[in-house]
Amino acid sequence: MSTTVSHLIPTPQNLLLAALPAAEWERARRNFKPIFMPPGDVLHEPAGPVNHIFFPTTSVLSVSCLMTDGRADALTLIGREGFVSVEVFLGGGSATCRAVVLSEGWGYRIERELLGQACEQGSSMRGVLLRYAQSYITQVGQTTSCNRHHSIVQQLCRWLLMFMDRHASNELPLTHEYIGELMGVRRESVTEAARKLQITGCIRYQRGRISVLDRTGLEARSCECYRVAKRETDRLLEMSQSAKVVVTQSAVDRVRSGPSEPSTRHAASSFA
Amino acid sequence: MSTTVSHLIPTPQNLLLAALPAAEWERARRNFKPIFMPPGDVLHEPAGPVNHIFFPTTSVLSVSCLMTDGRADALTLIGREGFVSVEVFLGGGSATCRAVVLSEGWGYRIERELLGQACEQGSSMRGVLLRYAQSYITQVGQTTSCNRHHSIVQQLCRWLLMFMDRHASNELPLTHEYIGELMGVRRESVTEAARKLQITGCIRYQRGRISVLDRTGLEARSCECYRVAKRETDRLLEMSQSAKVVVTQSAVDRVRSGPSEPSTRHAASSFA
DNA sequence: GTTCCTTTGTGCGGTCGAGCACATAGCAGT
DNA sequence: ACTGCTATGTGCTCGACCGCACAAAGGAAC
Repeated sequence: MSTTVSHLIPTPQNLLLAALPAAEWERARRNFKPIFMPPGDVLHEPAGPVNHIFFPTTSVLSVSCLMTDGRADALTLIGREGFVSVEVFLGGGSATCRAVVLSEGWGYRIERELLGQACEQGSSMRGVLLRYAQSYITQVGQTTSCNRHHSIVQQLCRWLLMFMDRHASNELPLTHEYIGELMGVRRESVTEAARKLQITGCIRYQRGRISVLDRTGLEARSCECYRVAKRETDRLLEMSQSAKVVVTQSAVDRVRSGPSEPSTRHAASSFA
Repeated sequence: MSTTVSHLIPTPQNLLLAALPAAEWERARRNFKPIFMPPGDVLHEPAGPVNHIFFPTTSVLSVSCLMTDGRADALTLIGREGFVSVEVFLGGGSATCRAVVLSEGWGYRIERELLGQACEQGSSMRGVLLRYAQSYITQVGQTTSCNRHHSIVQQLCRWLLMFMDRHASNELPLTHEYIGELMGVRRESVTEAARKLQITGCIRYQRGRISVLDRTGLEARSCECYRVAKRETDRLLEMSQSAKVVVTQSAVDRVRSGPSEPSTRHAASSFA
């Protein structure tokens, strides 16, 4: 019977939504529309108002700051551990950066207004999303220091690791050109850094595909920024997940749906 | 009579708190303790839990990301238009950065728990603070790109302008050494950049004091980052202030305290 | 005035990454 | 096989900034 119920109320693969008490997700889910996001799709631009919030499940998004001279560089990546746009969610109605689909895949889309209502009605939604907002700030802040202090090789390691955490695979569909755009550096600099990592055996790449062979090696060569951001993201996600258990205990009589399983599977130490 | 009441209920000089409806501030204010913050005081560190939130009125704070090698660089500055720590307010209980008093002055301090309660009870508090959180994210994000792409002179202009906006004076109490720490660059690089700005007549400096002589010149020499962050901060602050007017209208019969005056005085175009 | 400390001035070699130019190599379509 | 496009390899020059060393100048304490 437990399996039957959990089949009727599928746990969303977005870790934030999965951290909600089952009853709360059940109430809110009808406003979350599953959508497929093709690569390159722009979810929001600096200019106009934004009316939707996106929760990736299998897709990976990037958030970039655009300069007037056409340059850009990414602030962070977003996968199933987060959503875009944090800025819009916080209430301003628009953001000053651009969110793009980096790696195609699925996710949920919800209208901003409806998400606000879900925060009012549910007991956990707002807390979970705000904790992610904190994690987002930490990531962006760490990128700030990283851009100032660390070498391109170190930063490349960091971005590859961040991508891996969000893309459940060692095969990353990225050209050097695109990585350069993300990192805000020349394509040639990426090529050179990637070649170094290939020589040391950390990665292997060919025409738009990078395979990570030695994740530990990447971690060793990346700067502390990766670890700091990751640890904080994990910590906050774990807080949300334990909150779920607490809340669920009080509602467990009404909805007996074995909700503890996903929160153990998506252990905080690796959100990918 | 109007003046009498507004004397009994002094409008706080922190712009976020000033944007609250008078009645809401009146209810919440007993938990906001005025405190003096001496220069160099550390309000929170990466490590331990943080139990207080600070709303500057005349002080100016900096938030910095610390590296393990001892280096640091600032993510943004915070004056009467904001508070620290946004990260802690969002619910994680701690932050990964350090907040320091850059320029001594006054502010309010409130316990994290009590601020949370004020958000539950009041109609405007949460919205106002979350909009500032958005503004904070925008500022940090802009710093990220700035660190990557812009020259030290451009960045110096930006930090001086940001400081001016938050410090109601043209006299900035800053040594080159300290600016270097903020910007994450060598002291000598700051000296050189400052000398250029002095030659062009934008600033004048001597032993720990920088006088801004030509603000327009600084703006012209700064990168777009300053303008982008400022415009967004102003926009969000203005949103909060207009919200105040709306809410206040409905409560205006009970609390007749002429609350529209401060929101015009602190016009959105310049929060200093 | 003298002493001491902090702040600012200046020069020099070294390194990283930018910007540019062009070569080579996969891969698709015909 | 040929064409054309995209992705990657490589080699320059140049400028910005770093790290270091040391000099000079302003201020405070005595």
